[in-house]
Amino acid sequence: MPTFKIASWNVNSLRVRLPHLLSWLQEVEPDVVALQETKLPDADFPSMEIVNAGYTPLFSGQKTYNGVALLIKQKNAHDHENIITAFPTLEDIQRRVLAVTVNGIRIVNLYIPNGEALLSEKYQYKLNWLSSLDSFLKAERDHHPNYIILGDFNIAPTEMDVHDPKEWEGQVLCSEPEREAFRTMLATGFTDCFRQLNPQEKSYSWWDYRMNSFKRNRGLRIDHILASTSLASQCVKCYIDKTLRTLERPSDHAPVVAEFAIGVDKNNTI
DNA sequence: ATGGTCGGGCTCCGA
Repeated sequence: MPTFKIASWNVNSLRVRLPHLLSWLQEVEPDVVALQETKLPDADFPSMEIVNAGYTPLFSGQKTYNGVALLIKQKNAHDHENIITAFPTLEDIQRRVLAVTVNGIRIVNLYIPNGEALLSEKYQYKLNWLSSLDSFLKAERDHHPNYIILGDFNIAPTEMDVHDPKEWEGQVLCSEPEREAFRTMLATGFTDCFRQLNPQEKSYSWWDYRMNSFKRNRGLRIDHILASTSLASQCVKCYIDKTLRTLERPSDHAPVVAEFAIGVDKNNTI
């Protein structure tokens, strides 16, 4: 039975993290990787290094902020189509969305806005953005039975995803409207792969650079891989790779990896 | 104790 391995990582500058990424690709060999916060314009994307590592890159970037990319292992890359870099219902100069269909699996890479604080304008932007995402997913879902949404959601879905729920109660990343938006995604027909396979595990994907947060494991689980219900039932493994957070000059996020055992079905092979 | 540390790119913004 063929397996399909997909990963999501907020690199917080692809320029700085490229050496980490290249050695990690060689070690883990995912079929598809979703990157967020590449922080570089498309003209500066390190395409040659990615191609030499065995991947075909797709990217939607901008100077300084945001930026998303998808790396597709070359053996799968011949069959990709229907690339989208924005929601039809949202005018937005920020590069936060990149969707593509690879061998019949719809893959949507998201860098959901951070929101800064509940009283900030950026929080309203986040909620509005989440509303456009909801419309997009509802419009697409029925056309793609095999569907994966992954990325930096900037939402810790439940108390189990927070090192200190009291300290974070009502704060941005943990507020009720954000969690409501996350539950709406699940209700639209998606499953949180990590939580499905590790129902009790307190693991995090992000630790603030400040205050020795990683050493003290003061983290949040805000990076996610969601799969459509039928696909999620074929998910055999999902984990957060904390080793990258221990390297010199790490990203503040660790990658999330999911593995699927795809049934032998001619309409559903990879 | 209301801080702190990164990255980008320019003396401050965003996370």
